Amino acid sequence: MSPPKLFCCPVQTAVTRHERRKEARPGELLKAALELFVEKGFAATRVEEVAARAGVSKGTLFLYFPSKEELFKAVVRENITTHFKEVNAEFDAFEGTTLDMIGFCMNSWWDRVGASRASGITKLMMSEANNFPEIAAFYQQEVSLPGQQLIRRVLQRGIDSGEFRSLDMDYAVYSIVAPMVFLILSRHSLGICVSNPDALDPKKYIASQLSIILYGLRPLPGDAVRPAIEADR
Amino acid sequence: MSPPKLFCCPVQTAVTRHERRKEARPGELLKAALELFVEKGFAATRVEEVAARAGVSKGTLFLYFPSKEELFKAVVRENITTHFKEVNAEFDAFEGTTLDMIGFCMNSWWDRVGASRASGITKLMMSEANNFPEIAAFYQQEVSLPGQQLIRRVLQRGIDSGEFRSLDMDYAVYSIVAPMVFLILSRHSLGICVSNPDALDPKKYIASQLSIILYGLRPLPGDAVRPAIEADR
Amino acid sequence: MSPPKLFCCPVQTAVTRHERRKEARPGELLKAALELFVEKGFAATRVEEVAARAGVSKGTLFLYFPSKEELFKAVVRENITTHFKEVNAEFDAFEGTTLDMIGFCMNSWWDRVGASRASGITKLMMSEANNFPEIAAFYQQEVSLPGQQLIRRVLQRGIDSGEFRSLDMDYAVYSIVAPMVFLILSRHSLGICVSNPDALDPKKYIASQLSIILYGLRPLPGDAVRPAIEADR
Amino acid sequence: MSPPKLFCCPVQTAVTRHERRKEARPGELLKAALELFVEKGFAATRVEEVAARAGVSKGTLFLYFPSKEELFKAVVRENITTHFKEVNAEFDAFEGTTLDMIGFCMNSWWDRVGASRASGITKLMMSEANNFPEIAAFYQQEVSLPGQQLIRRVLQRGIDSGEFRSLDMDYAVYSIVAPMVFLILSRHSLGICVSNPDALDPKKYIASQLSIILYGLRPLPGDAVRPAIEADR
DNA sequence: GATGAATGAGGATTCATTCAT
DNA sequence: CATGAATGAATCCTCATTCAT
Repeated sequence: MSPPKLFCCPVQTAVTRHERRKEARPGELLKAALELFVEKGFAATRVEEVAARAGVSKGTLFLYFPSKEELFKAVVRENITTHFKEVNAEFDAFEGTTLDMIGFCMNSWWDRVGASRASGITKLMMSEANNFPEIAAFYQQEVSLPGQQLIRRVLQRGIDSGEFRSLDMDYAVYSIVAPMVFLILSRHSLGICVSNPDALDPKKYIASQLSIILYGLRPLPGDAVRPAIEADR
Repeated sequence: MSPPKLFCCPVQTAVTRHERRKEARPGELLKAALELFVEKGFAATRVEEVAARAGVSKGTLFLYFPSKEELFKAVVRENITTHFKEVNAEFDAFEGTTLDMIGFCMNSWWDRVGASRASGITKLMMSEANNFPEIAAFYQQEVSLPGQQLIRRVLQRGIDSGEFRSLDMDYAVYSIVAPMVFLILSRHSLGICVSNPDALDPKKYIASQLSIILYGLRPLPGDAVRPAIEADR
Repeated sequence: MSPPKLFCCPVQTAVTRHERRKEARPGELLKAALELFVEKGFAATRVEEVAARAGVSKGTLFLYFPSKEELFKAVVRENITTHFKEVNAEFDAFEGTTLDMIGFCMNSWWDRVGASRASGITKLMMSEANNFPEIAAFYQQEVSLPGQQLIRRVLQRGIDSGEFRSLDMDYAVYSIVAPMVFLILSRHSLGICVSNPDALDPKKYIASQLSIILYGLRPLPGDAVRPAIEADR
Repeated sequence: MSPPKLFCCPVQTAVTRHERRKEARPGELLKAALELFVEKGFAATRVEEVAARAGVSKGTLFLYFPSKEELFKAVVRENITTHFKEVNAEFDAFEGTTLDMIGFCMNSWWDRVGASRASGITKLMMSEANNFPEIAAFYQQEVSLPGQQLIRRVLQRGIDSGEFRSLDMDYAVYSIVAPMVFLILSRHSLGICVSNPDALDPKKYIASQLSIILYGLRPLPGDAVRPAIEADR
């Protein structure tokens, strides 16, 4: 029941010398830029606003970022949290049920990424992908693809263990991805698709989605192998 | 004495080319604007581009819409309330199982809305909601809320008929909404969260999601037994 | 005491064939244009407004006037009322005192010109002279100069008759011109130099100015010739 | 240790060139704007012209004035209340005859206001009053009204001292105001009402007007005898 | 390094003018 | 003749970017 080793290693200290130089750049600027880009979009955000929110002058911003576009790219890079290597590694060592694993992963992901400021990147990508194809490709390579591959492995593990039925993996991944993306967007777009966004409790939302998805992923009644989940009880 | 039969036949088409064009203008402009706003965002779209795509000059656009912002609002209004009435009406007349109904609804919705140009509005709202709070509120009232109420009715129907188990409706609706929103966004944002967007077949996606969700919504076996994931951690 | 022959001849019928053709042009347009130009200035007046006020379409205006600038010139030409030839002619035949003549002239001028719509031309010239040098020169040649020459003759008549003292004519003319120009402007510029423009009664204003000017023009007490005005009483 | 006396002397002038320019900007812009607005009118003046005449770029103008309209208002405000206090103060301290006083006032006013750039404001008001009602009302309150009240006081002083006869003050003020307004306008509108504006010597003009007005304001000889022109016609 | 004044290319909007009907 | 839809040059204004201090 206690949170296992997953996500446990010191991710913050894994920065290269190059990364550290970036961090020496006023993180306030990147933080302010992320907030404003997420809130208003790239084009509608003025660099002066970013500078002001970071507490520096407009000129200073250009001392650290050669252009608004580079600032945008830096924001994306800075906030793309790619735990995937470590997660993958530790995933192999995980020893609980896949059901537990998925539940823990989603909640943990929410606490570390979804609820954080960095989750705005997803909304940002959604909005600006067409204007920044390179960045979009980068995001897809660094985030979407590894994320989906991880989910695939998790689902495959469940299938192999008999917890889940056989699935067309190319589509099944989205049953995990879609709810999480939706949760993030509901947070960053004034909940345009949510009747009362403030009333939506992320933890309850996750629990609800899990209860449906995981139950829905189980082997069908007529299948040869009975799902482990029922055997456990 | 007056020139007879010769021009008499198609009375309705007796409008001049001038007039016919005038009537077509707003629609052409709204179509072009929707495309560009969805593609590039509101701020990054130049009115001149919209006009050019509609085949008219900059000035002509302002003949029909007093400002870029009003054009945006008109785009949203134009595409917002298009298909809802039909879906609601069909729902009341539907006589099959709720499982069938949901499948029918999702596929029908995709054909009518999701695959159409109008689905761009959802992406637009996601991106620009913060810049157009009034429009966002309007969208929520006119689209999100009715849509969710429809889904609630469907789910309730399934619960009443014993097809589904008892659910916290405030969260269960999203198990339907999230996949559909995700599908739309994957179409309009270069599939930023989808590894290979062109390979994603909407109908297969819907089928996959349905197979999981609908199975996951069923009553729990034994009635009293509940999966661990719903238990408090 | 009854108004003499002055201004009596049928001025209206003295139009040439060319003038008549101009008059055939919608006088409504010229009337509307004068009003709007005077009210808002040339640049701030839109041709569409002029057309609308004249009850025609924008295109029709250009049927009669090749450009906005030509419309302006036509407005000025149309409203420059040059009675000067006749006035000069009849002036020679006038047989009353010069004091009577000036008083009658100013009141008559007010009734015929100052109070009419045409007086707006003076304000228009004041405002737009720098933007329309040719028109300004035209106005000066056709209106200012003849007007001043007439006033000079009148003043000279008064000097010759002993009613007025000897004057530097180059400056004395303005004692007549200035009050009249001021009266017109107070009417057309929201009385910017008048505390309560509505309370200013033109006839009382003229009487007041006359009482001061005419009295002030008399020969000085020590002069050899005593003024006729006192001899008459 | 710190570099001593060398740059110590002119402490106030220790402002950088940058800062000194910044402080000068608004004044330079207002000067250029006044000139151009007076010359061409508000609408016909382009902000770029104003900026160019002030020796800066378009963008710089908007650094100091949020809009062309606010620039206009600032121009008026800047030039409106400049000289009135002085004139009022001097008036209270004056000890000669009222005749002398009026002569002194008019000449002094001409030197301080009429001949200065600020006199353009009067022409500007005349031309643009209808387009800027608030400004016009402000001008009337701050300039016209105080100016007329001052003239009333002077005239009343002359009546009380027996230098002038009894007058209807509401109209008599204009015998002073009209010539001065006319003089200003002759300067700023290419002397549209003046045959040869360059030949008009302001001081001679003032002397001429004074000689007529002041003589005309004197008590009537015999006290009971009044000129015919005041009698009802 | 930091600042903020200055710049000017870019984009929204207006409106005189044209022209097909 | 009259209309009014269409045009695009002209103009206000914004804001990313530069650079002297």
